[in-house]
Amino acid sequence: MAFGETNIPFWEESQHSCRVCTVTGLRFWSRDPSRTTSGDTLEDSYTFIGNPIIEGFPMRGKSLKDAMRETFLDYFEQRGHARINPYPVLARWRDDIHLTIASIADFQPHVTSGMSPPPANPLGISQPCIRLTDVAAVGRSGRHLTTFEMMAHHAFNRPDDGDVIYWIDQCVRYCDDMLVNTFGVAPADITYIENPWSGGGNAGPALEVIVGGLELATLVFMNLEEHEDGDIEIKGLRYREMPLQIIDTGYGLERFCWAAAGTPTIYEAIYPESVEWLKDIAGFDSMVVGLGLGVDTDDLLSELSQLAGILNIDVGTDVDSLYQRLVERLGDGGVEISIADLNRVTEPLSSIYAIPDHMHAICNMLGDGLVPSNAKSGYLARMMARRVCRMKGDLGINVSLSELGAHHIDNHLDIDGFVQSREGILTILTLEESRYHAMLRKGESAVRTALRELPLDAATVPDETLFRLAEERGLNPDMVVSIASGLGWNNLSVRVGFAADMAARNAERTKAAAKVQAKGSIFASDFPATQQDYYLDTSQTQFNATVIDCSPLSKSQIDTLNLSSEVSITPTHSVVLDRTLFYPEGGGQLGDQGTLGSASVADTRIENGIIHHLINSPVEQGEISGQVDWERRRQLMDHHTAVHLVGGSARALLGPHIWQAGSNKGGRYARIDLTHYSRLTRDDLDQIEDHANEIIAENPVVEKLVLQRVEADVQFGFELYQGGPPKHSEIRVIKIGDHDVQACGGTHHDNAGEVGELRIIRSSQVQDGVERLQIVAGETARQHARAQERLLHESSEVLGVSPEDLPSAVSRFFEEWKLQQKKIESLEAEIVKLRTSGGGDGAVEKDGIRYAVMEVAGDMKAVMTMLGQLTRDPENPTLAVLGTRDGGGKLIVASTEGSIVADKHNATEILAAIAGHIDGGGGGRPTMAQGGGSNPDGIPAALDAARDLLGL
RNA sequence: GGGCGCUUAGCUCAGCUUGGAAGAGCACCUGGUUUGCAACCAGGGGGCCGGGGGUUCAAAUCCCCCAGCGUCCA
Repeated sequence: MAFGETNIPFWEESQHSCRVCTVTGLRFWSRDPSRTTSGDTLEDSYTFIGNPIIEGFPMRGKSLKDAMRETFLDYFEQRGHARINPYPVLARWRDDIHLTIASIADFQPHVTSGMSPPPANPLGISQPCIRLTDVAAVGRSGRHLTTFEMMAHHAFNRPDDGDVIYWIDQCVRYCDDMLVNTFGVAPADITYIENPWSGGGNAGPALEVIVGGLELATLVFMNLEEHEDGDIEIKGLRYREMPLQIIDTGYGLERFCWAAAGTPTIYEAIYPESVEWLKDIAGFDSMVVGLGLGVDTDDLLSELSQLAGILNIDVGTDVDSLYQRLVERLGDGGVEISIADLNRVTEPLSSIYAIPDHMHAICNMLGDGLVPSNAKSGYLARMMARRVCRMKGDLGINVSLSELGAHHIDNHLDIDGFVQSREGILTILTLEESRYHAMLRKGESAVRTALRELPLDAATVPDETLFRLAEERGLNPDMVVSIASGLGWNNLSVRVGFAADMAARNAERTKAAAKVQAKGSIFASDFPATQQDYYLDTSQTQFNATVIDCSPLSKSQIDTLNLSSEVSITPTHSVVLDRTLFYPEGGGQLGDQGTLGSASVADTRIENGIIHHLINSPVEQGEISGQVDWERRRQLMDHHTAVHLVGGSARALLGPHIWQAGSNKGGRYARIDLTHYSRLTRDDLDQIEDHANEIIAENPVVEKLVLQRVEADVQFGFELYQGGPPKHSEIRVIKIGDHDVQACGGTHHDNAGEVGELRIIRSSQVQDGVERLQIVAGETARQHARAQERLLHESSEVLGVSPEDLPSAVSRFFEEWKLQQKKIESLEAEIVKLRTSGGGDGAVEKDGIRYAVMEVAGDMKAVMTMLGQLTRDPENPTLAVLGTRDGGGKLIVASTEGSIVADKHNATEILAAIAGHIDGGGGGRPTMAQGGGSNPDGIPAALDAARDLLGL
């Protein structure tokens, strides 16, 4: 049997026979003997439009989804599958993807790798997923969505241990039975296509379940892993059987809904209220009537959606030729329409369909506590919000993004299931819309600048200009043309095929940038993992241990270590012990310092469970005693516990979208980066600080729990992973009363009160949507206060005022200083006037030209002012040669532009001839040259040389 | 994670290609002319040209590093 074939008893029992699709060449199983195609080809159009193939679901929209989901989960619950609550759409537990793209993603990588057990086995779930890969097709194809729920039943088998829940045969029986007996699908309408799956290092046989031309589900039997010695080859890679064999199914909830509703598109089945509302406020129906098409709109739409499969619009698709084909096919179906008219119907319609889908994605992301940003996952939400803003602009509808959000939440979501509030989501949407308008405003001036050279009657914009505007400013070509027409370029249009070229250009760039370099290990050692005694009692500082290894550090290792500025001695050796009390850098907490035998420990690091003590002199093998610098450790613990307190306080006061985006705890200060949608004021910081200090005063116990991952997830949820995705099956949880709980490997006090006091000393924005707070706690808080007082004291002493009067005194002095600067400048200008007006000491009149050769006291600015006075008056043609001893000596030669002097003398030549006297050079234009040197005392000689040259 | 661009007056932005006197519009102040919806005329104040290094006689301008902002792609 070839890989990917599924020869199971069920096929024969249920009268399925295997054939090969005449279009795709794939093997498929069907009960219908007359079937020649697999059902999922360009020749198979949808059979359920207006003719539902799933029975018993007369409702639409959210209640349809709720009923469909419940039916599915109930079916599997009754067959021994535990019902699991859905995970967030933001994959916080993973660092390889931002969004949850499939139900199996909930269990990757910890369960699928075998590290952790699944939360239940077998299990059923309906997981909201977001995939942005086909975002361009949403609204156009009639079936694409960015946001969908993947209903699934999963089973995790360990055949080697005799632990098998079920495999291919039983899986297909469940699927078939449910479709036929629960959803009422006609048995002959179902086909199962064999299409093996591989990706992400795993592979296995798979069946696509097609009903009525629609792929309703995929059943994947993941039993292979990539391995160089594997005996199965798929797409050039070798695989072998793996100990964990996984039933990975995916049933498209929305597709079930569509098949049950039989509406022209999937959007009308799941978002009918939104589609109707948007059509209404956009005046869609009257617009279509106004076109006078002579065809019934519903006929057109239903015909369109059945053909929409050929509208597989991807980035860079040649849309024009697609439309040509579509119009031909519509003609075959008896609907005559021109391409232009078809466009005028489908363009607004695709926006009306896409908006509710996009809002669903946005509300789900924001609901999970995401803050939009210009980078990472926050950007995904921003991009979606901008697409909606653009589409609603194109539709010309007069509702805000926040109103769209409110409508969507009220019609399509259970807001109680989210961490973020309805109000919070709407606030963020309002902010995002204003940012979108800011981008457009900036875009307008960008377009004006970019097109400045282009004649107003030009017909096309140069490709390069369009590329740049799209990549740098986010203005797609259509937007550029529309902005330009508002600025006076009325004949512009986008060249045919430009979109495809832009996509190709992007693909090329992505490909070119694809080379990734894995972060290699620094120590690359192979010792047993070090016993981490610092967790047992965080106040212990003295211990004995056995030296396992002491190796010198190479220069490249030290460079790669990227030592903190708090490391004051340069390490020369790395020591590995069997056990240690030294905490290695991790979770943002810097490594411990102290002594090992006679050597000083500069820093402590961990790699693959092996702790490396970086010391400044070699130590002998054998027994050794270690001493952790307690002052520093205590300070690190003050800071670390304080960071948790501040994070918890910020979340309590500002909302659930506050998420730790990074943190750092050193001996001098600590900092925490928090996601938030606007800047924090000093008032916000004071409130957070007060809140945190109140917790310290209450002195709750800091619990340190070690839990199995599944247990921790259930007990505390995903807020645990503030510090990043967990790497182990056992999780250390730090819980400060009811105030804050998170997975953390750092050292903490046993009671919050031991922190003493904390202060938030400043905040700064490190990225859009991310605010960094600097914190001092315990001893550093006291030191900070003392340092502040000293600054105030010293400053006020200089001015001879009391610290209370410092602000007013400083501003008074500053104002006076500025006034005096002005006065000096104007007096200097006055001097210049006096020296130049009457001919001055250096001015000579000759042949109708005034020659002013003189040394000037003052800086460049004063000299320039003087120069202006001398040469700017066309009535008084002047050649000025000015020198100053300022800054190593400067010389300027200039003549009155447009006068006889300019014809007679070349400033550059004069300058070049005299600059040698100050050991310098220079240059400029024929009417204005300047230079400098390193011999200020040569100025008089240089000026004399100029007089000689000019014959004065 | 990667690419590209941007950072100049209170605001919106030119200037950078090719180094050589810091600019415009709006806002602000003074005077005049006016008092009808973005009034007009004349004059004026206001700049660490994001930060740090380098090249150069000379850097807003060229090179390197950092930060922030923006945008696109994963």
